[in-house]
Amino acid sequence: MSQYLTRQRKALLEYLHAHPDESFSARQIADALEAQDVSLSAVYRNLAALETQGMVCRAQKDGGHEVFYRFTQADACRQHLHLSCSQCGKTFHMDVPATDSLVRQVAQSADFQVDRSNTVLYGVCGACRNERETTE
Amino acid sequence: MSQYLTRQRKALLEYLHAHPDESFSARQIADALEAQDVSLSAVYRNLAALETQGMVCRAQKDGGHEVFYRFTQADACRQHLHLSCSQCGKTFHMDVPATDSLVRQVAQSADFQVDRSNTVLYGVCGACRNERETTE
DNA sequence: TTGCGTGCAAAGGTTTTGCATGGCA
DNA sequence: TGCCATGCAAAACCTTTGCACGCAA
Repeated sequence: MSQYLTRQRKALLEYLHAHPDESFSARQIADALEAQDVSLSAVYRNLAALETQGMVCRAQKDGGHEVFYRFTQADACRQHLHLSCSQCGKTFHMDVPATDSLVRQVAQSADFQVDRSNTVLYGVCGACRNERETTE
Repeated sequence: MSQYLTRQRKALLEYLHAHPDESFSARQIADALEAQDVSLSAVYRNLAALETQGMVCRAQKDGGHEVFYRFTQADACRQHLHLSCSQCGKTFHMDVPATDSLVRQVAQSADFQVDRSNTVLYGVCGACRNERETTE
């Protein structure tokens, strides 16, 4: 799979590389790539291929029904957990030692083996929290 | 809101109470309640109302695009994290002390405030893990 | 009786798919 | 040149909504 590097696939990959910490819906990506004439179908098909290869993750944002895609470096992302800020929408990587310790802790206290690559912790990041505190 | 206890709402609530650890799509619930003549619209509308009241949570399963609903006791679920087994589909409640300690740990190591009621850890539960080990 | 909740069908969105065409290697 | 990937449009889904009717209180 994914044998040809087409103009569209290249554009998509470049876009994802340029926004490594954000999540996008397929439509958002297609809109962003409109100037480069990438069809919505192509976006969907390429995202599906990239997902199979482990280069993008899917997740659903807070309340909505839409699916969001997020770029991940295939190997790196298998090792640590992701933290998604529901305020600014950015995704952060929890460092590996902290992830390890957390996974171990859950295994011990709840007899549950966490799948790092599939789990996203939702909440508020430090920056947004500070901002909120100064505003209020 | 939710002033009348209609036949349909009652059937839905009974169904959810009977399956407290599982997640269902709206269609699955509607199918299960077909014998009691509950329309899909009614299921959606009641689930939406229950979600507002904090009695059900939405979440997306592993790879899919469909939204799943899970029954939660309003108050209890605000305090602890949920663990969803991707093998058997059941949802478990992490006990409050363990949840507290985990949330504190993430706050310290990653400067990130986890929203307990919105976060679901995916992985494999103890029972499924044992089963898998004996089979292999 | 009042007005909320329901059923039905239509509308609105997102995602998938078929088929002919175009483009990468 | 082969064959994969694309575009377009249609189809398939899931979810929401409008409207008239029915039912709980």
